[in-house]
Amino acid sequence: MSENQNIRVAVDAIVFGYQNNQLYVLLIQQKFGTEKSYWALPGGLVKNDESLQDAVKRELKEETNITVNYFEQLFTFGDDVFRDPRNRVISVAYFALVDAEKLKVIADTDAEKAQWFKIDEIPPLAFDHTIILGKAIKRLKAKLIYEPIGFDLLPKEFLFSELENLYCTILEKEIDRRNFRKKILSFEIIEETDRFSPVKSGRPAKLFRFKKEKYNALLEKGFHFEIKFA
Amino acid sequence: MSENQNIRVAVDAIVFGYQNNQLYVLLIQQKFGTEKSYWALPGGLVKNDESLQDAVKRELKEETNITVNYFEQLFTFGDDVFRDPRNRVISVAYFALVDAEKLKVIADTDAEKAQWFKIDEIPPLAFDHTIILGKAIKRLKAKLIYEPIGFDLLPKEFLFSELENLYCTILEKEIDRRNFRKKILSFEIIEETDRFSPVKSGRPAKLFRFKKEKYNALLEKGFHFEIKFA
DNA sequence: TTATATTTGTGTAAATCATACGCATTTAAT
DNA sequence: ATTAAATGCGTATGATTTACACAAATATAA
Repeated sequence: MSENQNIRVAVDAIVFGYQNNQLYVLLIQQKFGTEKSYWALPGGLVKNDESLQDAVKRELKEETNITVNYFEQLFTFGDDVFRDPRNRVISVAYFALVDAEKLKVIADTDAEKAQWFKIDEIPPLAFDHTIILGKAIKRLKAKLIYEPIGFDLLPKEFLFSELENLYCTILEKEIDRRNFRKKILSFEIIEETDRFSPVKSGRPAKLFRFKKEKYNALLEKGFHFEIKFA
Repeated sequence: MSENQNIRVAVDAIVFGYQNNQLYVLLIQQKFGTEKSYWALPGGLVKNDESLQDAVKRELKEETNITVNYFEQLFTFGDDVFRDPRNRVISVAYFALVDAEKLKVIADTDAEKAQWFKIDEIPPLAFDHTIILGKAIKRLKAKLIYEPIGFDLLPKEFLFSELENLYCTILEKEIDRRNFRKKILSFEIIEETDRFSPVKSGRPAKLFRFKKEKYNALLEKGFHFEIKFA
């Protein structure tokens, strides 16, 4: 009985990027099978001797040539027995973040195969990938308020206004700029650099850097990151 | 290449129960294989035409004859390729809660096969089940403070002191009884019944009931349950 | 070179929420 | 009747969050 189990194990990645007040998701064009011509999340079958994590990283490398800043397991989709019309396939979905740097690379070099899509311009997706993406967006929104993952979507050095806009954009909320800055600074997990950003107009802004070490140290002591909104 | 994937898919359940200021976990005795004589989480291989959820429910039914109050996917364990020494097996773990009612049933009827263990008296477990259990406990603690899942560990009608002790016990923290009561009541998601509990000594206490409907309605409006501690 | 537009950077008062803490009430047991 | 044990309620203090306005630094246009 256990010998004739016939279920495939796949991994899929939901990779978010952020640039110019826009959230993006990385998709690939399906090449074969019944879902051809649909766009899909990058992913594929796990190899026998490969960890789940390695599988996602490999697929991302193969299909999109990208490495990510942040990475965690999202959910395993396997309740719909026919989610893949060919075979029973369960998929372990991973949630990942990259910064704008990597966002450009793909768009320029490999546009046929992999492409970034604005989050509000997602085409119909293969399989149950629209549901998976929905769950990932929910996770992103939730996580943004209780873990400092926003920094993984930004360049190493960023403006306060960029951080602020990231929160506004992704959470679709208004923030009081002054209270936001005060709150973030109170955590003491970002530091000023001595550099300024090239701006189009207005007063030049300081560049900041996320102090990951400091954050990890605080975590040990029971620190809890949280951004609340009105 | 995809045709020779040889990975089994299993589900495991971490079922928590609570009684007399004690958190319990449901374990079964391994009967076969290399891990015989170890206790293990209830679970087993998924059938080809069965959803993951149905698989856990079936295994729970078969192995422990229990139905749960609360149920959610916890995590999928598949990074250790040799977590099961026999074959490559990935396991989708589910987190579940039952009330004291069900806790008694098993203990009385089927003690050889399935048994409740106090959380601080867990024997060595088969496979990587100690790790899985650890993750489940972490989830339980986290979830208790931002979702009203404590009620799923209590009888339908419960005393305030029981709720309070549940929080103290599981989170291993002191709570100010008066502030706790005030906070919970302010949510307006529990209601007094007209019944009192049989107590050993002291002033008789009102029985309360969790208003799940009300809670769901509030959720829609953006309500956020949260219990903070000093 | 002056005025204007644009964006950054800061401070304070009011309101809300969390915390700390004490005492009266109701029962059972002596 | 007194004591022990547990429930049920209220208030003052401190901490946090919210709301809100104006000065500073630059680029551009007049």
